[in-house]
Amino acid sequence: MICTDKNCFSPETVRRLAVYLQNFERLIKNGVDVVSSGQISKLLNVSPEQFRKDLSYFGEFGKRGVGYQTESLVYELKKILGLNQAWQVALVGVGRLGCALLNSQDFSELNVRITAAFDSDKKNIDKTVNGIHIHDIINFKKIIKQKKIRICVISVPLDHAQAVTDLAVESGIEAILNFAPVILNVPENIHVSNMDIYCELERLIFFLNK
Amino acid sequence: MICTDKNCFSPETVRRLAVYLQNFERLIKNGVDVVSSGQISKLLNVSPEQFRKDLSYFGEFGKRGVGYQTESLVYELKKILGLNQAWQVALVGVGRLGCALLNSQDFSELNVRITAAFDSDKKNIDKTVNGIHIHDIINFKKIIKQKKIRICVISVPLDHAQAVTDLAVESGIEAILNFAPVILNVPENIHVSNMDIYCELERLIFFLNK
DNA sequence: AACTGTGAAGTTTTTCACAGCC
DNA sequence: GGCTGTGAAAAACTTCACAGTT
Repeated sequence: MICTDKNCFSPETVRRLAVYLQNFERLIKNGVDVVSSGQISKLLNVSPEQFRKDLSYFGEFGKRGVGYQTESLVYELKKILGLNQAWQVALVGVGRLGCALLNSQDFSELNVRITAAFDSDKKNIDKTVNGIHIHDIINFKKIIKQKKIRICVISVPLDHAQAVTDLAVESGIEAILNFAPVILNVPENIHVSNMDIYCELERLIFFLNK
Repeated sequence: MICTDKNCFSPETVRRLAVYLQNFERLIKNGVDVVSSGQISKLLNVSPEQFRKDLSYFGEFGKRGVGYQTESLVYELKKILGLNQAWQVALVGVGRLGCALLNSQDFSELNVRITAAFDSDKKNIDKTVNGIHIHDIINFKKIIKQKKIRICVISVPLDHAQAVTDLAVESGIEAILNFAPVILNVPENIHVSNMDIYCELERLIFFLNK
């Protein structure tokens, strides 16, 4: 549970807010000006009450009898999520997955961007992927401090994930997006999000089995 | 909430079971024979009661006064998750991410494996990645039926994700792991799991902002 | 003594239902 | 009439606390 001065809300609310933002941005691109919570509900598989309540923790953004204006809701969602400023992200491990992540970046979208990559393999160091320079991991702390980066993506092999995490924490990183299939050991003030493909597949298989 | 004939449990329980399995397999590799819920708790950031209760929905796997035998728990977890049989997975979209996923497969682990890949780009079709043949997407339905594949990974660009999903559903696919940043529209008997890197990063940023 | 398994209690999250506004 | 915002009720999920086993 997350509490501000005014309200308490579920961590799931935050996850959904990011989905709302993404989809409202697309609605704008598709020329949609106004949507109701009922329409959103069908689009995103979230109940209309859930959508309204998620937003209500942060203010009153809709118009009764009308719905939500897409443009202004995107503005508000960005403000809520902290995306009205630019965020730099570091990435460690420029293997196939790391490379795919570096290349997935769309430079028209400026809010969140991987701006520094690191590897330990001489073959990769000082190369450039999608305009991003790959540094020697030895210089991690120095560059993180210099660029004041607070978020790090870890896409190294399993065996190195904890060592990289320790280095990241020591360097002042506060949030980690981890692709290695392991639960990282971190101090409790550090936020970790795990993306584990095989766990997700296994979860799906469980549901197929009944 | 998921109910069997005996019990009802949270969908989160299933997600955690996959994490337990992964970590118990590593414990075995490290030569650990027996662990208590308290030790697991420290390792995985799950309360000991949570761990015990998650397992209790499926049987009694521990020994009072002792703990859990790693070997036998792995066996039980595989049985619970349905991993005591082989599962074939299809993948659509052999771009950088798709390629990384195909290459990430460890052939010593046999339970879940991507055995068919699909693309629409002539450049990729009939090539082989990590021993997996890339088929023309035109033959998707035929091959899925032939191989009796029930699970599909979608790693195509945003604009094609819904069309691929429709094709998958029409072909009899029952579970989808989706990497495209969009909520897919599917019939309600189809299971979808979304892995959205930018949503996760935005979630982390929210927490950094307070 | 140490640790599991589990009803019951407590907490969190979602849904309901309706007042309030366009 | 249609849709939002929100307390109150319901449902879901986690933790407690302790009986039971080795």
